Amino acid sequence: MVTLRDVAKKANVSVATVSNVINGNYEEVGKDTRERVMRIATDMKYKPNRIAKSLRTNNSRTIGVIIEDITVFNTPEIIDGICEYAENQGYNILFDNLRLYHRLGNRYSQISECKKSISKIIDTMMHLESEGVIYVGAHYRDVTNIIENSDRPIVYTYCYANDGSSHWVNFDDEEAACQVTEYLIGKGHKKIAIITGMVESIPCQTRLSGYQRAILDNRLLIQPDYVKIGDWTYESGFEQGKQLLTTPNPPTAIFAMNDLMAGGVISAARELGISIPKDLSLIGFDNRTCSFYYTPSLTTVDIPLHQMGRQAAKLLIEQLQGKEDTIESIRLKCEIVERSSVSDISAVD
Amino acid sequence: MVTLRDVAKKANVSVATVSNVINGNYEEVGKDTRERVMRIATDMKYKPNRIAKSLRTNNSRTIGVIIEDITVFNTPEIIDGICEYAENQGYNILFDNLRLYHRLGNRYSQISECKKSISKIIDTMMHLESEGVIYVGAHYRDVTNIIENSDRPIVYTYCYANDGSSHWVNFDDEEAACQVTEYLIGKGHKKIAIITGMVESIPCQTRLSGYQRAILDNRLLIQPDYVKIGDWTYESGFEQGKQLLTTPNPPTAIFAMNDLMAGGVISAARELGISIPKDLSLIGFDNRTCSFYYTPSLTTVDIPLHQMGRQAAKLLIEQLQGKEDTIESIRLKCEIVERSSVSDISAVD
DNA sequence: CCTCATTTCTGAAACGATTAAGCTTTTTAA
DNA sequence: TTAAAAAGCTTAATCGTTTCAGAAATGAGG
Repeated sequence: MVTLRDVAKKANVSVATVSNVINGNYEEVGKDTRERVMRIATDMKYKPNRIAKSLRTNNSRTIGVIIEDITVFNTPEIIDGICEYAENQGYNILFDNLRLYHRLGNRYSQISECKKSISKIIDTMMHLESEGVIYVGAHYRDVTNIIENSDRPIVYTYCYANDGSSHWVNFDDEEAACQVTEYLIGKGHKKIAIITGMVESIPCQTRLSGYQRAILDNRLLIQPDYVKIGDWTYESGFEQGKQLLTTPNPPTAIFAMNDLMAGGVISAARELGISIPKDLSLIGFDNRTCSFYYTPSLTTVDIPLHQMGRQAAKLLIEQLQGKEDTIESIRLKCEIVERSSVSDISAVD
Repeated sequence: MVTLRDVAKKANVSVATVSNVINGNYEEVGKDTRERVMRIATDMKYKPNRIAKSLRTNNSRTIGVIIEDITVFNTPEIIDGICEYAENQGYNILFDNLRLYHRLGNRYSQISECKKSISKIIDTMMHLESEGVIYVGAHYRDVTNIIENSDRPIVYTYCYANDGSSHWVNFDDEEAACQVTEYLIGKGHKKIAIITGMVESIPCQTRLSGYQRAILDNRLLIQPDYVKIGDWTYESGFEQGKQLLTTPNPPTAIFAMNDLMAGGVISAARELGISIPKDLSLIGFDNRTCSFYYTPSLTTVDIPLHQMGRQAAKLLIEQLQGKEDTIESIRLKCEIVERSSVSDISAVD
């Protein structure tokens, strides 16, 4: 490994001069020496030692990214966004996958069970070279107190923390659900059912209130029979879908709170000989890859995952660079992606 | 930030002693001092500065992980495997996502186009703290010469490099395709068609030869009409599936080289009123999440992604630790996951 | 009481960079 | 002509560790 000293010796100057040349402090060194040193440095294939540099300058240009579980379908896109922004800003990424699902045997709600080990991991990461940390949740939840007394900035995404000092970036669940419902209303639907996720989860609650807001805003009635409790699984979508479609007064549209459950609804409808979108309109949530390949192709809600990652990285890096006067936290808009599972019945009506 | 010096001062000993205590060089320091120093260190919440340590010892316990594209469906599982092993061994992960698909606008075959920028990224990563690098491909391809003259070990996975010195870990395509075909033969099928990916791709070629090997080994005939050229997409699966199923002598089983194309076949069959698995057996490849939710649930081939990641990390770390006498490269076995898209027709026959 | 080993601890030199302060030399301005 | 300013370069301290050589203290054996 060739060091500054090696270059200095060959160029017959001091290390300081070489350092100045390498770092572009041109005003400090004459044109001819500068060029000569530069040439010698490239000839010798000199590469600065980041570790030494970090030690001296006390900034590593590295951020930590802590992922609750990378195998959860929405995380890769978020990471992609983080990477893009970080790379553009010249930051490196120190990575840690908590593997929460594995650790907890899929009982994800019991996150507190492994809080200690998570705390340790995060502690380690903080005392590595990370100047700050982005915490990427696997589900939209409150993770307050997961990370204890950190001295470096943390930005949360796909989750949030109520510790007063941390920033987060998320998507607007409530608004999205409202939009979906209004979209269906705009297509002439009045009998709109919803299949929820597990009721104790935050996205379930906020999406439900978005749905209700849209119904009320449009002077329609909230029918309790049209609110079915699912648990995010395909099976529950199938089950609840079947129930909805076999009542005396079935809905003309169903909003499933995720694509998996919407898939279940499609199966249920197929079994009952109900055609989508002719007899039933259906909207999902998540815009999972597979939803495109459903028959019919599913109209669904796209979560701006890439943007969330970008914004999280932006928030963190701006904090690191002392541009503290930026927005505290961000809630991004989702978008409805129109495919073939919804029909307009307003003309018929 | 509390340093060794701070602890030393408070404990009235030298930095060297504190260092020895912290690192467990107990034979060098008496029991009482050791305990006293330890107590003071924990009281002061001393945490060793990894950067300084790395600079001094010239080993960072960090490996680089370079991902061609993290949004490609199979990469997260691989990364998960890498993380698991690396964490167990106390290694940290420096992460870089090349974002190949974005950079190349999905013309993935033209990887050479951005070879220079990739080379630069990898160069940077090498000169960061990474002791070695794992390169995770997005597709199983030859990536020889993507990384030029690296002085540190590289392990490739989900791709390979013919540079003579590098190791790789992959899955056994040929064997898997042979297994699938023999599985179908075992279920009494004699008319087995195959829908390929793009013919120029390596996995396509190896899977095809596995298919042919199985056919010949079982003294069946290779029917050229039963080999249909697809391009990995759902649409091509639909197209080629339809062609196969509308010939005068249609196959009783189809092996689609990925789950996406198998999805297309399902749609084609549904459109033609052909029931799967009653009239047609179908096997896919990849075991993508969505394949579980197809109707019928798809029998497919599971690639040991997690294991690939683990093994890649193992290979690299053992290399770093000088256990050079291990196996050079690894080819892991895939496994057929049986679901509901294949029926046994041997009794009927 | 002296010598020699052993145990326990310290001093100081690295690791490879940055950077403030200082020293020459040249240029500028009065 | 000369003092001041500017340009160009070097010296040396520093970041927080590790580690080797050696010092000091203790103990054992004669």
